[in-house]
Amino acid sequence: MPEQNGVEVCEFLCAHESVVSEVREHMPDEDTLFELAEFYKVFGDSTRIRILTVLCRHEMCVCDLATILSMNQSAISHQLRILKQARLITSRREGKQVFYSLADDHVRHILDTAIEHLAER
Amino acid sequence: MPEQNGVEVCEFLCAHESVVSEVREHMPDEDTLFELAEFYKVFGDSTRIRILTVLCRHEMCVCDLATILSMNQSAISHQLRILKQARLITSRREGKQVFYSLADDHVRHILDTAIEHLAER
DNA sequence: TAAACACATGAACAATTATTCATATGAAGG
DNA sequence: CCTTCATATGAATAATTGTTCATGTGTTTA
Repeated sequence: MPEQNGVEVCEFLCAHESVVSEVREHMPDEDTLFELAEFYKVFGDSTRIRILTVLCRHEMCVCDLATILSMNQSAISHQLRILKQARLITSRREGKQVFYSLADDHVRHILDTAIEHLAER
Repeated sequence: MPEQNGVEVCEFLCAHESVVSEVREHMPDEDTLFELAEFYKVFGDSTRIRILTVLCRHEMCVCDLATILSMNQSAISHQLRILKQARLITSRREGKQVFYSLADDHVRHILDTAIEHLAER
């Protein structure tokens, strides 16, 4: 079997060379695609989706989020950190409490687009 | 400590009751949010993102995808199955080969939206 | 119909990740 | 200051998931 980067590939009878090389030239670089996947990964968890859905309506302190989602405070805090690192949310402190809210309307738009897509099957 | 569904929650001094109940009433049902997360999860893997990126340009047989992405055929097939179950791609058989392509332009749009978002930091 | 080929798939394994538990930080009030 | 409360975080655990390996299915061709 022919190999490529140590990985077995099919006989190149199967490889449509012109298409393959054309696509290879136009591929975005690996880093961009990796970032893209990492970005989506943040949305790919129902706890985080639920948090974002709540924040779509109101800014919210950690404790209230925990109450609404019936989860313990620690779990919420961990997920908030991930959302914040991804710049999807921001926070402001008010005394002992920290209020979280959506970073911008882009996030709303991204959620809406997906909801539409699902609605259309 | 007060409890709710067996999970510890903060004293309700902290819970802003009117906001909490208002948000609770307007939450989409759990199933919808779960589906939404599952949907994003499909995009949240760089192999699948790379496959989709390739299919954005050309329909492609499994073997060529494996060649382009320098991965073995089995790994590609597994990921194609996930993409197909999520209705992001479709396939047609031509003799021994199976050609995969994007299910619709919605997928392109979803990818583009995220790329834009990342570009804006 | 037997062999070769492209692809699919189940099981095992490896890696990633969400949640919990215990504890730390940081602000407010006594 | 010392305590209390809201939140953050490190480590351990449990669950999920991507890749590999071996093999199965379906199609063409000799």
